[in-house]
Amino acid sequence: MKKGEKTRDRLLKCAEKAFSKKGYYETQVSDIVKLAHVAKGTIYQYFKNKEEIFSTLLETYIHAWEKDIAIDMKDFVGNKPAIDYALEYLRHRLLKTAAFFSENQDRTNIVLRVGVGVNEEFEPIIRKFESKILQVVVHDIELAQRQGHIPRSINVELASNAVMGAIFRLNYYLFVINKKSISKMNITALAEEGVALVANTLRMT
Amino acid sequence: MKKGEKTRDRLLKCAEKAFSKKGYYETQVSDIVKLAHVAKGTIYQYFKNKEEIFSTLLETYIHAWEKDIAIDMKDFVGNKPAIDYALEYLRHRLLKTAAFFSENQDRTNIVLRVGVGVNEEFEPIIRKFESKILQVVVHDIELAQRQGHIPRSINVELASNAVMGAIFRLNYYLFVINKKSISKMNITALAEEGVALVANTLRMT
Amino acid sequence: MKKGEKTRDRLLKCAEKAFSKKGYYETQVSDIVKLAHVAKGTIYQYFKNKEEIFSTLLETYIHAWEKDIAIDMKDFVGNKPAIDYALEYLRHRLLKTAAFFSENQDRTNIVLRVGVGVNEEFEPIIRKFESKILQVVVHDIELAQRQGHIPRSINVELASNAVMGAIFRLNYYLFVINKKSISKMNITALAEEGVALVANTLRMT
Amino acid sequence: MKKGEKTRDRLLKCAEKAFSKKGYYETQVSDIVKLAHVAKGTIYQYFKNKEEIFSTLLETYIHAWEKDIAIDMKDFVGNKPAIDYALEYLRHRLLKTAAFFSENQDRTNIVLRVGVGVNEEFEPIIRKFESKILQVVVHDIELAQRQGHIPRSINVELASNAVMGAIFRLNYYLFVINKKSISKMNITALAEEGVALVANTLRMT
DNA sequence: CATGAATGAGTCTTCATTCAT
DNA sequence: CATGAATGAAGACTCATTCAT
Repeated sequence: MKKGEKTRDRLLKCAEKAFSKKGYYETQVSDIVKLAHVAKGTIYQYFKNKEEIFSTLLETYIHAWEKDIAIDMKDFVGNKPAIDYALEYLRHRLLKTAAFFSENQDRTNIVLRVGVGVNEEFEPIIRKFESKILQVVVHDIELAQRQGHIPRSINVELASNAVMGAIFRLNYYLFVINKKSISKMNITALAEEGVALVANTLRMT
Repeated sequence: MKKGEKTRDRLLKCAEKAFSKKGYYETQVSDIVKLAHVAKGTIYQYFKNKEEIFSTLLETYIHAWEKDIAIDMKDFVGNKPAIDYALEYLRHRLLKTAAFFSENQDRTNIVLRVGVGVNEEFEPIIRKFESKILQVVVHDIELAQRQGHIPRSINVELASNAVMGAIFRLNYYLFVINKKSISKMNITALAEEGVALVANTLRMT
Repeated sequence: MKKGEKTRDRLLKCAEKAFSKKGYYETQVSDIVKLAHVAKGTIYQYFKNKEEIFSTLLETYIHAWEKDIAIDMKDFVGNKPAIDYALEYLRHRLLKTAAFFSENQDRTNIVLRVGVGVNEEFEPIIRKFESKILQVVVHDIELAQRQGHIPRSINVELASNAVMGAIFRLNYYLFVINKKSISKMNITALAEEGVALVANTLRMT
Repeated sequence: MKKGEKTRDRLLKCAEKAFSKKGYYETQVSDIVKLAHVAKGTIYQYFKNKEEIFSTLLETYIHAWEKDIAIDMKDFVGNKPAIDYALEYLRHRLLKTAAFFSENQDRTNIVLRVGVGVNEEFEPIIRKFESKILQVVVHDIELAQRQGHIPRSINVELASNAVMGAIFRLNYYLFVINKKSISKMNITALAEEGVALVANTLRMT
């Protein structure tokens, strides 16, 4: 890793910390450079402006989340009954999402809180994040409906939003409001509770 | 209504519009006064500073919501089976909340979006709003548990957050993202769908 | 005394208090009207603007001082030796000046402190006050020189300024810095000390 | 001297000029930066705010004056009669003070005029300056009393204030009101007159 | 005469960004 | 690559003054 790349990385880490603590608007570029122990000018060697620092973070998060929750089909082969696969599928998604949000509190705070209140200039990217997540939920629900695990009577549009809202709020509540760091085991237990709630909501059978 | 009071009201109306459109930080005091057709100084006759304008709005919202969703017990007497009351109770809450959020798009946007991203100085009041809502949900779930309509096995802490997240997201999706104004009839229908989802989530019987 | 005149007087009294406490620039017109329990607009019925309130006060002070220190020749007839008259003359001036400054602390503070730091717009009137006082001192010294009580070798220009500086500082020290209110008897004693100091300075014989 | 330091110095010089001309309150930050040919923001790199610019100046003045009037004992050895030393001592103080005030008219104006009329926020520092000067005078008088050059009957508290008032007023009169710049020789002559006046006042023998 | 709501020019201060070193 | 002094547009807020009631 070259020196420049290291500096850029440190700047992003510090920006994450700063944005998480004070939000986008109340974070000053000087806060970030102070945390990173570099001079004011340096940050502009790596980012066009403050906005780009923030959107770079958001992009990073999308990619990280996508990678984290991706389904590796190898994990789902065998001869269990289909409903079990559907549930495990859901379990996998929620567990990975919980892991994602519990892993880095600052990131969670930015995604679930700071990002929400930011103005239109970030809309596209925020919206992109949201709609990616929503797509995953919609896709999963429709798949389960085709396989008969979720009744056709469920309104996908509303249900997917409800599920997404529930998941986000749960993660936000657990990892931002209750700042207690939660052990890995507990996360599994919590995710299981989440699975139950979502399964209820969608009347999975 | 005195002249001064009228001006103050107009300023709050215009502040609502402005904050909704551009968020707290990107809204300038001059945007508000321009909308209200008053001079810069006028706004400072009624509010100490920009912050107070915003928090006044938030306070107003809390009161309005509390008033709107309050249960009038007269509406719930009769000799229907108990579960029907529990469901009607829930229906009432969701309908009123949906009405609240559909009634005023700017207000909804501020509560569900702008308010979330604002820095710590507003934390107390935002948190107050959130916890009021959460309390109502928790209270309702516990009541239903005591009456046997919701299984004791439901974890109230998690379930209440899940329900709240689902409700907020649904309202946000319907009334802010999909800006279509929705007829009163439709709101009733939508609320009914919401009732079904929440009832599922909580395994109401 | 008509109602209007009473209001005007009250405004001046309150302005005096306010200017004394916070100086000219940091006193706001609203401070004065609040003290006087009248509405903002009322003060502009009596004074063109803030500046005029202040200069009105200063003018009042000049007149009051002039009246107070005036020599009534009747008090100085008799057949004492000439030097005694010269000293009594001086004593009279200092006593009256001390009485003037001790009588009203706010006024003293304005004359000796607030007025000094005020910008050019008040220069003329401040200068007028100073030069009136200086003239009196110069006049008295020259008179005493002609009568042989003060040596011709004393440089009037310098000596008069020195005496005026000494007197002002003494009064400022006694009545503004040491805010103890001083009894009438003590004022006489203090004035006597002042007389001695000034007599020394001017080598009166 | 680094670039930054040079800028800071230039800003202080220009602030001195501006404050002297228009007083503290009527001087705008923009006046200072215009004089210094820097942008608005630059001044805030060196000073927290307008107030700090002014108090920095005052602090500077105290130090400069202290340094200037300090007695170097080497200058006072020899076998002259004691009274001569006492007088030379006094002469030294007055000469240095006169030199201090004549050296820089803006500074003099700020100390003797602008500073006096400024509000409480500067009180401590103004008072500090005054009391330092007063202490020197008191100290010198008491020393001379112990050595028998000034009668014990002189009231030190009053006399020191009188002397200080006289000295300040003389300097103010000579260097601020009479703006004529005065040659070095003349300053010595003037100081000599001041010495005589003060010696009279204190009845030095 | 008295009121107090409204005015808006004027000031301080902030902060993202640039650029010469 | 790194620095940090300099920039200046922009924004919040103040306050003397006016004027319709």
